[in-house]
Amino acid sequence: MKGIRRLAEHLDISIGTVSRALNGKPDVNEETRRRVLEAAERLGYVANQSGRALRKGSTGVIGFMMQTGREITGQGDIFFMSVFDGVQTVLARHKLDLVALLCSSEEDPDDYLKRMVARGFADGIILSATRRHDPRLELLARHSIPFITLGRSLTDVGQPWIDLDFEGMAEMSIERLVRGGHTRIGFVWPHGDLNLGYVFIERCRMVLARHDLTLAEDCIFRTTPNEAGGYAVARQIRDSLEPPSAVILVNETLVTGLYHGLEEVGLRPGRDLAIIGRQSPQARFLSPSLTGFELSLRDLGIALAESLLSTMPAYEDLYPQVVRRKLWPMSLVDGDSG
Amino acid sequence: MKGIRRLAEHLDISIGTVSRALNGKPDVNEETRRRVLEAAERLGYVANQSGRALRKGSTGVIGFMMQTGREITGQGDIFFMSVFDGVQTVLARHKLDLVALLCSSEEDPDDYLKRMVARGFADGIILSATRRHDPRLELLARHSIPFITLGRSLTDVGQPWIDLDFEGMAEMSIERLVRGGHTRIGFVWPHGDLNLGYVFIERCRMVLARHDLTLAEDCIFRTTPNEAGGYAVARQIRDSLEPPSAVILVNETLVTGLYHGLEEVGLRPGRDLAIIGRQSPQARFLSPSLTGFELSLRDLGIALAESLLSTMPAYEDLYPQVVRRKLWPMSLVDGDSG
DNA sequence: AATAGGATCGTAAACGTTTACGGAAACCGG
DNA sequence: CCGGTTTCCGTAAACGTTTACGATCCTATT
Repeated sequence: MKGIRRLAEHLDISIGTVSRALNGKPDVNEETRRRVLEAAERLGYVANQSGRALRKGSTGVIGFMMQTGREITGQGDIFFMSVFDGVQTVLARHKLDLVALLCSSEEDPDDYLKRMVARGFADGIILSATRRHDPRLELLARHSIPFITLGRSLTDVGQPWIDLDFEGMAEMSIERLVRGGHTRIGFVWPHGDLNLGYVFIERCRMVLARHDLTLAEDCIFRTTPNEAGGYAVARQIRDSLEPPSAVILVNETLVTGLYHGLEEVGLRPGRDLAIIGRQSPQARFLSPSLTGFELSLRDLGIALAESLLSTMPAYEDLYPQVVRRKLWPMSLVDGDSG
Repeated sequence: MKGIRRLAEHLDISIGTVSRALNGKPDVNEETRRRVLEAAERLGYVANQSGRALRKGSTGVIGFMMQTGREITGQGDIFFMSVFDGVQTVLARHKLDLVALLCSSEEDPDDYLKRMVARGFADGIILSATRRHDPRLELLARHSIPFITLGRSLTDVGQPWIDLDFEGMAEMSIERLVRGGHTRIGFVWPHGDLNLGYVFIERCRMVLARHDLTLAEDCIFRTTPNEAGGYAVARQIRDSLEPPSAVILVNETLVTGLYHGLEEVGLRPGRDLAIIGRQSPQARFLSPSLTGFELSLRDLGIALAESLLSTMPAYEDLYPQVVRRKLWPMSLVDGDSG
């Protein structure tokens, strides 16, 4: 005898009552509920996931889909770890668990998600690394699975999203650089089809136009969003016929590589090349110190979770006032690099 | 009508046959199997996770337990991402999926795992961040759930493990430093109860003793395993009455902070203080270049997965020759820091 | 032609839980 | 003392699979 039956037998109570007691249903005597809870605790009983999910149609888990191998996302462990922590503080209030759905770099993300959805793995899903056109959104909408994206996409199915305020970043960076006398500004754009690159560069073009400046095509440096990619950019800048006097990094992962590369080619950040990027635990210890945008990852996680819950029928009344779509603010921290 | 019933109805075949066809069972005509497979593909049918798990008693997922919030694990950046990728290449061969079981920093890891186990979430589990005494191992053994640990523990229930060769690291580092004339060597030991710190320091003591040296207590710098922790160590060293002439970092996450801190207090790595640490994508771009140990994280992941599968009844015959316990080799890459 | 045996498929039970439904007891006001 | 309400609990069906078992048909052998 296993599971709830064992518990029921042990208490000499029907399994129905045990289940009701554990799930906080009203139709049960407070005394027996106490007994059940106590016995469950003592015997270490936890309802079997599969049985419960099969019957209820919900699993009690929220999935955070991410791709392993960072060439793609441009984010490392720490980024997600901090976001996770925020998400979990919210989910814990509702006895929901967060698991990371790990899509191998060898598998197509769309196929992967399709499989997870069909399996009925999670009640709600958080998508990261949204691409410019992202079929995953349509898939989830078709199956009417509650989800939120960390990042925008041209594919819009009315889902909530939270995205870093790249527009604001573009505005502030360029205004600052133009004020500083820069007229030829470079941009580091990660390889791949992530939407954030487009959003960022588009707004940059707008802001430059306001100052009668244009964005030179050969000042757009496409590279892999990691240290090696930043390193490569330094070479590209050196070899450039008309090198930019400033460069903006939309990613946070490649600044250390860029610094090192620049040192090798004899360019000093802040003196020979202005740099504006994103703050991160690693960037804190660069020298010269980085001028870059910072944000609270943990709060971002909290907002993600609350927004997701507000779209789930079972919780939506608990989070009525939540803004469903939000540009997450970043603040510029002055440094010596630009 | 949903799920397998819909598929069966659509094909005018019983659900039993459909299931057998999909699962590769022998008792099915090749022609009908082809039809079933084709229809399943076309309709996008994937067996429901809960139903299948409930019946089979196995879920087809492997869980990688990790704690969110990096203060604890001391791994940064892409450590886990890379390991995951290796694990997945092996699991994919057996149609197993990898998910990360994310234990919030606010929850006790033992309780968390207990919950996941009772729920029957995963067929096999990979534990990371093993503590010196780790009740999780006993828990999994008690429930006879196949698992492997990334890291050792004094708690030994006969499970397989793979751990970085910290003994080798201790041997090589210290021999090298002693040969270089260092007699007062410092160690950075991350806070917490992770076993690796003990293993490392123990072996260090042994090696030093061979050279008639001792490890001074005030040369053990305990700190948080992140950039800020490394930064703090620099101050500690400066304020030390008898500062070490060399320092070894068992973690990879704090070297950038240490470098920066040293610069601020006017100590140059390699000249004023020898440093031996661990290589990482960030460390690649330090200056002076880091002398440190590197390893293949992806291969480590592959080994983890194979070793885990070798302990799972359903797969053990496929991986008969796998070594169940292994010290993962690291190789020393010369740099200018020590 | 009868029978054995293999190939193929349908039927139904089982996995562990939740929950709609109904029944028994207790209680209450008249 | 009785009808009606409330409180509490047991029964059984349902969720979507997998699989043991048995039924049917066909082939081959005697």
